[in-house]
Amino acid sequence: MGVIRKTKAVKRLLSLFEPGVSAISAVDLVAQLNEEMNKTTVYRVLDRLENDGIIHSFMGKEGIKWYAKCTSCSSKHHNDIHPHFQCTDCKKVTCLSVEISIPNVENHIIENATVFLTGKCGNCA
Amino acid sequence: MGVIRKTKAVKRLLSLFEPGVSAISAVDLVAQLNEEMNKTTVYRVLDRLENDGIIHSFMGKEGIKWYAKCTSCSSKHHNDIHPHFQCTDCKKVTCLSVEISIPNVENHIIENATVFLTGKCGNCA
DNA sequence: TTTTATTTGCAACAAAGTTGCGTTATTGAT
DNA sequence: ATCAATAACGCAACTTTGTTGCAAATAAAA
Repeated sequence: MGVIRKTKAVKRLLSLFEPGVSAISAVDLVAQLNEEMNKTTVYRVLDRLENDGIIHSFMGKEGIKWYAKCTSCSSKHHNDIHPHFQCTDCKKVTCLSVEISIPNVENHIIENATVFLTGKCGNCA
Repeated sequence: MGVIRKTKAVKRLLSLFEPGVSAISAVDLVAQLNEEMNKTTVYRVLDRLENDGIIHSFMGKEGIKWYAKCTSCSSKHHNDIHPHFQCTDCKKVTCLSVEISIPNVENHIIENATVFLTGKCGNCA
């Protein structure tokens, strides 16, 4: 952790995660940075940032990958088990800072949980 | 609901969901039925079965679609909000018959929840 | 049986993401 | 500061998952 090189591409990518709490899809990032860098670079930088615990990823409903900034993850542990929410109107995706209780299931060792919620956000409701 | 035509393809697809409680990925189904029917047909039959509430689908970690048999869904309502579980060893995916409590989030109307758990199943633990 | 509506196969396409490889930066040791 | 070693980047080609258009085959309705 902390071993990642802060290249121009890395800084640029990180700058896009600053303004809000919204998650951004990989597709979106590639499109947004289309004129600045190659899509391969975008995907590789995202990989590195995730491995280093700076951002985390999850799958959206339509099978595309979303990224958001981590609040308390290291390269060893992504302990950011919070739900993600997508508004069915404006399509915006956010991390919810809510505790979720992982059920105890007999005969299973649960190591990770992904919770994806959909509905209407404050703006669209 | 119940308006679906039980064609040969439909019957064949459904037969694959019979034996157990496991979910099957679309990719798997296409591969398994490769010699019997076209992949387009597989995808279209799955769509119809899902619209008719006979099976339900969800996205796996790697962005591929999984299907499983519904227990109590109609074409109007997929009220099968149960978690899905994937074993990180044997890769098998199952529906868990466990109630999950969807958290109440301020300023959000939550309409749907997808919970995907990973870990070790009974056989692999 | 004839007509009409659905389903299927095929080929081509599309979107998301990955890989190989040669080139360009960066780092770190001298 | 220089130079070798390492890591990052760009490009093109590829892979995987899934979709679309259209003509042929099936099944249902009249």
